[in-house]
Amino acid sequence: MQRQKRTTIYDIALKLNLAASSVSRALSNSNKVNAATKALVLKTAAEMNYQHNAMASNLRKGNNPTIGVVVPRINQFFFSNIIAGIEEVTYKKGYNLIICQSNESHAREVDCVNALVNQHVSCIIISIAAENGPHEHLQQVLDHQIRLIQFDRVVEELDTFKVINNNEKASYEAVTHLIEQGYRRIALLEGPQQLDIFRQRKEGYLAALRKHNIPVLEELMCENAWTKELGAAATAQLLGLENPPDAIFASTSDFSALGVLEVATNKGIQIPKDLGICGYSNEPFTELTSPSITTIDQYSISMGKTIANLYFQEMEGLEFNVEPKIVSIKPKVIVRKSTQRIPGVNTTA
Amino acid sequence: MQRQKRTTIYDIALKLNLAASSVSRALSNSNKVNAATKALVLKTAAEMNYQHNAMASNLRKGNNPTIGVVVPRINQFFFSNIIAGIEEVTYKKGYNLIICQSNESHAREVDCVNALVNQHVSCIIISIAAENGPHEHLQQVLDHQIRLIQFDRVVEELDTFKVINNNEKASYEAVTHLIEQGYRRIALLEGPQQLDIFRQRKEGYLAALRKHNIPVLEELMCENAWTKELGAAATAQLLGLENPPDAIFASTSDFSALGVLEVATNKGIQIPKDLGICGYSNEPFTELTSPSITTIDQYSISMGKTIANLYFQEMEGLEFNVEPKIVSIKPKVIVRKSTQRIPGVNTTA
DNA sequence: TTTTGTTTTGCAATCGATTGCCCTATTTTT
DNA sequence: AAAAATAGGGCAATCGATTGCAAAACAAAA
Repeated sequence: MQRQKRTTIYDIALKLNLAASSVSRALSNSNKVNAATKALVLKTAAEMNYQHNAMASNLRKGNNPTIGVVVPRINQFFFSNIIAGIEEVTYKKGYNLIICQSNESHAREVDCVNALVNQHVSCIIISIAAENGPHEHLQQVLDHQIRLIQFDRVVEELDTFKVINNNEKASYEAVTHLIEQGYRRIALLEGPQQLDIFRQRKEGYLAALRKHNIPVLEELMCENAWTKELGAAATAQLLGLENPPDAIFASTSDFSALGVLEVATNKGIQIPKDLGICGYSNEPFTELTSPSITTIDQYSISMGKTIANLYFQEMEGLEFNVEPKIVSIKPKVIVRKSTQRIPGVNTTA
Repeated sequence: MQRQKRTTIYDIALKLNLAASSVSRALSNSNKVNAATKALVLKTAAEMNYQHNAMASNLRKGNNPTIGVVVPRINQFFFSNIIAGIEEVTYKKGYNLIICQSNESHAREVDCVNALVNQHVSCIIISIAAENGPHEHLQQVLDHQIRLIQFDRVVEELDTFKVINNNEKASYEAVTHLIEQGYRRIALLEGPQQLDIFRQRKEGYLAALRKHNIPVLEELMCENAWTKELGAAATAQLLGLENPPDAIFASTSDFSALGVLEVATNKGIQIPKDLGICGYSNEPFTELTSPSITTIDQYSISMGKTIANLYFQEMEGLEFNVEPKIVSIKPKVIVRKSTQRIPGVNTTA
């Protein structure tokens, strides 16, 4: 199996009757080595099929140009876009990316974070799992001098970089748009309230209603309706009310909005005439449904880039804290057919 | 900045007046160490906030429990599912996953592969970029005793594990389904023919036509129609023919099929009555369009799991070659409204 | 009590690359 | 021609964990 050991700088040194240190310098293009020697080493290295050993190098240099990313689910459009954005930047800097998914499980998130700390990565980028749990593992990261950047779903009390969407504002604008379209009984599908992002979205909803003097009705707010199925169930319930809503804001996700759409369509309800629907995330499918779904775009790829750049800025800049620690990206309401009942009126700039 | 260096086994050894080797043994739960000592070391390690240094350990042990994955695009549904599937398996085995995207560029693919070789990963899993180029970098991987698993888009001539879809068969079945639905002038949107998968899909198309004695017409085959835009352009051209097709098989992707759908719908063509449309990949949106699009599911998550398991099987099994080297997964035709003009007839088992 | 056997622990080399320091040539300066 | 500067290269320690071998400590058997 193990036919031949890998070539090391010692092998090259031996062959060329040089010291390993010179080989090392030649390979790293140091100017303390004669140009001719350098060329010779490079040529020989290629011939001998030499490959730099990053483990040894990183160990000696005491740093590992690798960034760890922990997300709830790799194959969710939002997260895979974030990762793609991050990769775009780290690739150019010659950094590696280690990816883990928590599957929304707190225990697994802890595992992943610990594995990354063991790897001595330079930075950990995380969006926390929905499942509740203590945050010691994140504190650990900081204790080990590893940069920590939180995004989207963040732990407020930890003093780290945070890249988030201005959920409240986005939510506020979406609901305002609904109001401008003449909707008055606007229901809210909420996500798990232990996650900031969902609390913020609720805040935005409430603020918009208050601002326009529309009463806030408990019966129109449904907790934990954040999958297609739960969204459908909540919709069935809402539409069965004595006084059903005339619009539903699925603040949790577009999947949830999809559930709403299906239930409403099956009941023969006209959209957007009798019911307005607004989702969240701008999943690709939202422009393909009939009618297409109004939603909120989070600029996920560019958000990923922003996150990665934040790390490199701090690295390359003066050694002290870059301010501000929180980058808030304002998402954009994408108005589509599912809420446009007054042609021509369009709240987005 | 660098407040304190990280705790090492030497620090622990010093504190407990032990040898580093004993600490190492205690931490790795070796049975050559007294239970009491072991407990003491573990306790002290925790107190001192010790974290195992994977770089040093891997260097010494000469192996790196990490798998590298190179895909064209991380944020494509098929690939992000593959990755999710792989991660599911590797996580359980305590392996790390390094992810790279080639962005369909050959040069970048070479870069990524080299970086992974430098990291001395145990295995590289790759689906090659569409852009053409030599395969020395992959040969290199093998020369360095690193396992190589190719999937989906593979280089035939390299003797590695390959996990592929039976594209020809799937394509054959899809076209057969179209024929059974009464379509006779079936157009084909092809992908870049330097990639096997697209050649195979074309083969399946041709085989199905021949089998049913349907003439193969050059004018109905469009090269390089593998994005939504290119699919739309090809469709515009096809529908402008004197004798236009009555079905279009977008063998390249569902995005391409989406382009077909849009152009056809805009022209007021009835689907599936006047034009059948079939895509490839079972992207989530295909069931949401109107009409929903018939497509081919590739079992991407389970494919990812298969790939990862292949590596571990070989690792854990007897040291010699596991046969067969090629795993072929038969995709499934998902019949939806875009091709169902004869209710009740349904080719899929 | 002596011998043999078994645990438990320590010593020191090792993995491969990097780097501070020192030593020769060679070149430049005066 | 002597002194100073510079280029080129070697020596050896280092990063942190692992492991074969040897030593010491203790228990069991003769």
